[in-house]
Amino acid sequence: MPIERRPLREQIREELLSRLDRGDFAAGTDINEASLAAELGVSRTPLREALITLAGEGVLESNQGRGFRFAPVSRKEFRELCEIVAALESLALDCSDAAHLRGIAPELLRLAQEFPDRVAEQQVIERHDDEWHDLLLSGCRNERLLDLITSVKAGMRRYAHLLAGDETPLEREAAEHRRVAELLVDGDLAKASQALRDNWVNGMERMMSRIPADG
Amino acid sequence: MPIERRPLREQIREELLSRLDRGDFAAGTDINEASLAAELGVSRTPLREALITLAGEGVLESNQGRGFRFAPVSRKEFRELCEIVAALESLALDCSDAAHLRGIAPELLRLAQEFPDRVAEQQVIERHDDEWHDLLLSGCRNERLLDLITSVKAGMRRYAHLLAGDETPLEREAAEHRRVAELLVDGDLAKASQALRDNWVNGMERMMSRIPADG
DNA sequence: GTGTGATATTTTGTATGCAGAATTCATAGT
DNA sequence: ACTATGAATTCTGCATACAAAATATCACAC
Repeated sequence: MPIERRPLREQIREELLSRLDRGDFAAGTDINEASLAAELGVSRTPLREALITLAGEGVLESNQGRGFRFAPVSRKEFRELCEIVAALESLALDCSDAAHLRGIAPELLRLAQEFPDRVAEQQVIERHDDEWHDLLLSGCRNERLLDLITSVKAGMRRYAHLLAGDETPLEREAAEHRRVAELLVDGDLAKASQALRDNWVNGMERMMSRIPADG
Repeated sequence: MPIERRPLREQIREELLSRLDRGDFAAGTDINEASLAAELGVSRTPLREALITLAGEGVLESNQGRGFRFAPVSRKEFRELCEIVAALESLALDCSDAAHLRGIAPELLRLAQEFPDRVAEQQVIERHDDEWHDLLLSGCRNERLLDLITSVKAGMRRYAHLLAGDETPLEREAAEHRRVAELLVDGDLAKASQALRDNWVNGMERMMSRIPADG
């Protein structure tokens, strides 16, 4: 088996993102490079490289002389991010191979149907949701677009843990996923694309009340 | 006057991008960190930070142990980037304040009309084009989207110098800008948005022949 | 008690140092 | 001549060191 050989900065980035998913970091808090580097068991250099990458993705902010901090959350920004991802995923669907979409449509439907059945912890649900979207876009031939979507979604991870606790939205999320899948089974790409956009817009509305009001 | 105080990595990033516009770097060539740092008069640390940022924007590629290199150009990638920017700018227009758009429409028209008059060097033309698009999107209330557009366009700068030499495309570009501006003067946002998308698609087609065929 | 200014401490931003991987070059064998 | 092998070199990736900026501490005047 090929042993793992990739830059520390990437591993650090992923570790920080997964901690963000777990809600370990409060939005708006400063990062102390020395202590975080010590905690991760690495030096400040690759840590700073990871922080710079995350800042480029909008997860962090940087101020001259003041270092990095987790970007504060706001309803305005969340709305903006949802609008962007809705447009990008919709475009990705339009760029996808129609035959491939028909092929995966049943699997998408199956995944959407078993969605709310499992009473699982938050992180499992989120992973499930991500997998559904990943599979949906797996036929997109625009590689740059897929990278961009991944990057923008990283910026949304700050909002993930705010969803914890309430199950109601998930049922509607699953219903919307079913709707998209059914349209793909029918081969109606245009309507599926529209349903996907609606899914993001509705998901955004559902989240709004959970985000602290903008300052 | 406020003296300039911002991280070296940002200044380095901009310097590298402007050199890229001038065609100083051939696509696909490796970067030697030590010599480039010496040439810029900085150490490798902030240079590497800039390189990592640029890699995140798709300007550079990085391979473990092999450092950074300018990402090779390809028709496929250029098409992908144009599709993305077309969707993003179109979305930005949809997010814009209608009143503001009506306000700037005459200025956009004026700029588009004087476009091909000046027989100027390539870089002036490009700046002019960028300014037009910037003004067009100046009323967009989605700040994250504007940042994202800037970032994606940075990734397109590798293709800028390929445009040099031929003036024919510019006339058509100007005509399409006029079309967008006229539709905005009329207040027909939907059609303007569509015309903007068409502008990117057509611009893409015009560039295609100038990009080496994909390997 | 509050504000102000000098000083000490912390923390970032940048430079330098070092180990190991990748590449190059030379040499030997066929 | 061509390939293979190994030493020498170059370069990256990461760690450490240092200087300057920012922040905290404290004394003191009001």
